[in-house]
Parts: sequence; structure tokens; C-alpha cells
Amino acid sequence: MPAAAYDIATSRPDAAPEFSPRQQVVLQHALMLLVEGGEKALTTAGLARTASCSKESLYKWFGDRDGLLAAVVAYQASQVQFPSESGATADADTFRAHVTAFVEALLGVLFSETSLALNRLSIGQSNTNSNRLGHLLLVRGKHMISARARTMLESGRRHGLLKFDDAEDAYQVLYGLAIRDVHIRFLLGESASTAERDHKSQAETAVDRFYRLFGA
Amino acid sequence: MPAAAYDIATSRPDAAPEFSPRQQVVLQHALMLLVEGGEKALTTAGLARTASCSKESLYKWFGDRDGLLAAVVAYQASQVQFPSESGATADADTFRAHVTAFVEALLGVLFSETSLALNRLSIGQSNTNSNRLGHLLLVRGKHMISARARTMLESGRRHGLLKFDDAEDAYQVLYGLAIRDVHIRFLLGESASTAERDHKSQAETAVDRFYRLFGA
DNA sequence: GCAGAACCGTACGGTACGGTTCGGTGTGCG
DNA sequence: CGCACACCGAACCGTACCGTACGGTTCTGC
Repeated sequence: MPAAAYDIATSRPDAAPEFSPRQQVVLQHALMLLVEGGEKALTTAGLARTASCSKESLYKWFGDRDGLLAAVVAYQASQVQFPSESGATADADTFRAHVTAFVEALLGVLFSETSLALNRLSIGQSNTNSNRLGHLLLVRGKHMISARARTMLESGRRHGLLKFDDAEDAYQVLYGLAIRDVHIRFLLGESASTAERDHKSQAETAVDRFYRLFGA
Repeated sequence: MPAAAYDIATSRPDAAPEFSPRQQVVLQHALMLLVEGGEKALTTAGLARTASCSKESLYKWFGDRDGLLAAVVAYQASQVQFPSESGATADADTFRAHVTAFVEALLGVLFSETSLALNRLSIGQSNTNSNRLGHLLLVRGKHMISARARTMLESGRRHGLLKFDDAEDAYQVLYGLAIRDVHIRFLLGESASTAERDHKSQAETAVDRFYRLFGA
């Protein structure tokens, strides 16, 4: 019996997956192939060639091709880090700056080529395999970010800087104001306009509008 | 030399693709296969079986498999219709109701299983084939809707009901307020919550917030 | 009624890829 | 030294699917 594939059920969402350094290098090569050529470009033979490893090792480490894809998603999701928020609600200006920095980081992550490639991969597979990749990306990616954002917004509410009923609802509005339809357009292959490349000003206008809706 | 594949370059974006009734039936079967099983489920042999046609006819009509996929996208995009906007700016209330109806229709289209399936298909292929499908979906789908929305919003501005500088920017905000991260979550396989199924109230709150930002 | 076109169903070639097996190589350890 | 282990590279197998070819059938215009 071969080694078990990387399984979402046996790994807690908040536990970083532990891949050996060699495996991490291989996963980075897999990610490169995904970014430049999409899912079709990530073949086991091709990955073994570019990463200078044997197919036997791939199957020993990841079980099968689906396990490899899941490992790539899990690994990259674990690499994403957001700025800490400790004590960022000292006063109104620094809190607002912190919110803006959060949105800017969000734009930077979601619009990066690696994130777009992994989203394309997961979306393309979302109606097969009982949808492991989609769940993985949602649980390890979006839901983590959403939780982080909610605590940040609630902190602002506690300090009388924001005013809303449902933190999840407020976060979704902030997300919508910041992302709009840019994400889906990028996923479909459209390239960024010069204005859309300026994440800082994009974040500022989004936060400005957010405050006009939810500012205290 | 076989018949040419359906080619985006030879068809004007505003011209409805003319498929014979028989071909339209086949394309609807293809769409069914796509909705229930994703791209992997749409094989030429499988489509020929379920649509009761021969593979030879498929290749005569659509050139190759990519041409078939492009034809499915183009056909379904041509089927999407939005309510007309003639004389909907009579007074403030009817205009706002019209905007709300537009948003509700937008939600209905984007969150339909067929639209989600075609978006998944196009996104999955967006880094291959010089990205024909992504462009097709953007040009025949999103850009058409965006143009329609801009004229609607500018009509509201002419009548002194709305206030904004850039219609495209205003439309993107409306889009973001309405869609938020629901679209990407659905694309990743998450199922709709009961609140998210109520497109009417979703549209109303979105339009309410939009008016607080852009109302005159 | 007949010729030709369009079409159906099926069988087949070619190919790409997932997954397995095997021989060879380097390394750590008793 | 010799054994075990992990790994690499390559060959191999089975399968799924695209694209084509062909015989037989239905439709259409003259």
C-alpha cells in the first residue's frame, strides 16, 4: 500500500503543514509550473524533470496527483502572512491606517500571480474530487483572512471608531469595495490597468468609502 | 481541410452567433454536461452520446474541441438578456427600482449554475490557448453588462439622481457592493446560504449603500 | 424515383499522461 | 565492510480521450 495522500481531513486548518525542505523546493517548482502554464502544465513527469526528482518520490510523498495539488495549495496558503494587528487601535488615525494597510495587503495577496494561479486551479477542479481543493483554499485562505479582518473591525467598533451590526457583513462590504470585479477579471486573464496596479491608492479609496458607510 | 473552428476573431462581439437549431440543441446538452461535471465531463464522445449526434458532426460544426468550448460560451452569453431600461428614469423612485432590478438580475445571472460553470471553464483555461475563452466571456458577457450599467447610471446622473465623476468607477462600486466575495466563494464550490439566496433583499441593501455613496 | 448531401453510430489510430517497477547510486550506521 | 534506506533516472503499462474514417440511414431537391 502506498503512502497516504496529503489529506485535508487529517490536518487541522490552523496547523502549518510540515513538508521537508526538499519537498518544499519541489512544491515551489510545482507552483512555478502552475503559474506559467496552468494545471495542464503540471504533469508528474514534467515536475520530476524540472525539480530534479523522481516520479517515485512524488508518489511516495504526495500519494497521487490530487495529493500533490492539495499539497501545493496547502503549502502556499501557509506561506501567506498578514501584518500583525497588536495594539493598532491606539487612536483613530493609526487604526484607519491599519485598516488601509490590511486592504493593501489583501490586494497584494489576491492579485499576485501565485494566488491567481492557485485560485484558477481550485476553481477548475471545483466540480470534481468532492471539491477538496476549493475547500482547502477557502478554509486555509479566505476564512483565515476573514477571521483576521473581523477581529480587526470589531476592535475598531469597541473603540468607538466604527459602527455596524454584523462584523461579517461589514467585512464583506469592505472586501467588495476593495476588490470589486477586478479579481474575476484577472482570473479570466485580463491584465491589470495602471490604476489597478496602485494598490495603495486603491486601498485608500476603498477605506474612504467604507468609513462613509460604517464610520462612527 | 476541415471546417474552421468557431473563431472569436471572425465574429463581431455584438453579433449574435448563428447556430442552427440542431446545433443549439447540441450546445445545450454540452452546457448540461459542463454544469454537472465540469470540463472533464465534456468529452466529444460523451456529448455525441447524450446529444444523439455523431462525433463527425461535432468536428464538422465546431472544428475541434476548443471550438466547441468557445461555441458553448458564445451561445450561452448570447442567451443572457437584461430588462430594458427605456424611460426608466421618469422619477426618482422608479429609477431606483430600476437600478435595484438591474442588480437583482445581475445576481441572478452571475450566481446561476450555468454562469458559474462557464466561468469555471473559462478560468480553468485562462492560461492556455492564448486565452480565447476568457476573452470571449469578458467581451460577450462582462463588458456588455458593464456598458449597459454605465448608460443606466449616466442616465440617473443626467436626471440629477446620482452624483459621480466616472461612470465606470461608480458601476464597479455597485458591483462590489452587490457581489462582494460571494461570486468567488461560489466558484470555489461553496454553496449559498439562505440569505445569499434572497437576491431581492441582497440587491436592496446593495443599492441602499450605493445611494449613500453616490446619491445626489 | 433517384442522386447527392447531411448525418448517425462505431470502430480505430495516435498520443499524452497517471501510476508502477526496476536497476543504479550515494549516505549513514552498526 | 556490509546492510538498510532514500533517492534518481528511465523504462514500462494501462487508460482515457482527441480526431478521423467508414458503412449505413434519413432527408432534400429535381
